[in-house]
Amino acid sequence: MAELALYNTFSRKKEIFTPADPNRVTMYVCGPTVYNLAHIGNARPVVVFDTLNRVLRSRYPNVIYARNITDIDDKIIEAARSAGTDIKDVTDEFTAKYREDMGNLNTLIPDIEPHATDNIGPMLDLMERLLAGDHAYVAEGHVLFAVDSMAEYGQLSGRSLDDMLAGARVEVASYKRHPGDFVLWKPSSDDEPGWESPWGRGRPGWHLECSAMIKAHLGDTIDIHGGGRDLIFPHHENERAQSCCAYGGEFVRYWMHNAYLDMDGEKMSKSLGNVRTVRELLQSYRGEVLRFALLSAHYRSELTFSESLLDNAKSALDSFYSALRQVADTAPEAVEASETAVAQALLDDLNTPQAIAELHAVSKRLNKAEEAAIPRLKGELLAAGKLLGLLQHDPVDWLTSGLSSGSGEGLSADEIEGQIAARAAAKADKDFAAADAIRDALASAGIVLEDSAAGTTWRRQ
RNA sequence: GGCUCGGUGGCAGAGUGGUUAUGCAGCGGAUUGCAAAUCCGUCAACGCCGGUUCGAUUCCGACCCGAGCCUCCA
Repeated sequence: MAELALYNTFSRKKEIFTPADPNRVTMYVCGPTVYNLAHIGNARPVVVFDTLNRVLRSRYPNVIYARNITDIDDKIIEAARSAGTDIKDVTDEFTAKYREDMGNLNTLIPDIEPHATDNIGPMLDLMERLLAGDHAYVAEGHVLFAVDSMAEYGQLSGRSLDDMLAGARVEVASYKRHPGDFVLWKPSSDDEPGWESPWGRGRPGWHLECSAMIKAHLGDTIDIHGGGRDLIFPHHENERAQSCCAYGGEFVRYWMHNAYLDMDGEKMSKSLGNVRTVRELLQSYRGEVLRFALLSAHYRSELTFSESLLDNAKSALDSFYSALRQVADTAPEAVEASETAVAQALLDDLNTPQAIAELHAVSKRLNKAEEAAIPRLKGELLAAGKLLGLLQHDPVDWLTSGLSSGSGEGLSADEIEGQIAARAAAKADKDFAAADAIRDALASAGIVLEDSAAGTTWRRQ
């Protein structure tokens, strides 16, 4: 079997992926803090690691993919306060919407979705160990991690404590022994959510949950830990510090981080008003179009997100589905996804642009294939598409149905078929002016006609 | 200021020490009543300056420009 190469943030190079236990491959990806809707930037790691999950599953018999739900955080508290509702209402609502939105991007459901609030026990255990090992201390109701207790702190993000101090631009709380120390546990006031602990009623700091949940659900060492680039520091650096100091041994074998996407060359930010939620985009584009767009750049490169990117993604998918519609009556041959050129491309650190190029190549061969070659090529296109989480819709449905939202459906299929029949009659009478008038009318309603020897097919633009 | 990563044809976006990425757009052709779709062909790129080399977009150095991180932002 060809080897899978992955870029490891820790070593800063591509490495051949060899799981610690080929019969139990483990991957943990940082999930959402559930206090608002996921935007398209949030969706990038979800789609990227979903694709990696698919590749891993095509190679290993047992893959355990965990993605957490962070349901306790100061931003959630704030969101609930300003909405005048309960925290649970906020987290339930946005957890459900997150699952729905990500499902629409055709992502497989993770094997485990641990919630932070269900794992307070493991967090308390983790802190006890850190305190016992002198890696943490208690100050003014807080439990803090002592960064200078770890010689190699900063190794993942490639920065030294001195570097960090040189650039410090944040006020340091007086109870910290070292300015780089971070909070493991903080006290809660009566109107804030909290749990009893040996250090008083409080709640976890940002990084604690992931270390505790990885330990509780996946074990001491995991194969892959993923997330957005911005998480390298401080989040993953601190997770690593917590886990390594509490449990010793190797924590994560391969660290993977995706780059940002930018909106038409600008950073997506609330102040620029260019934040686009997945939910909003799904009003105008099907989830598979968003997924294709997100995969059209390599995950470690910045992706320029724009309307034209989405339009291109839609055209590409339309052409694949058109190729499949042409051969709808031919049964595909069973093709092993791992034997396709698309799989080869993905094995090289998830080179999705190359994989998409290979998809185009297969589609092109299918378009001009002789009868005997069709089953094999169709099978290849479908199997390769599945590895990318694409092309699994019925081609006719894809090309003729409107958006899933149901809005702007326009003409019904029956009406369109009726017009096509009328046009065929006009053409038979050599009344091309009438035939073209029908075609133009349909075109302005967003319906494209395609004539062939076998008859006329249509699709929505 | 510190650390990190980039600058590829009109646009998006891979890759490589010497030979076409790919897609969209453009141009020419086949096909079509005309189109659309499809197919064939075609144009066009590697920030700037040096260095290494028989040869550099690819390696090295300087410079210019851009992006990200530097305590809760994917």
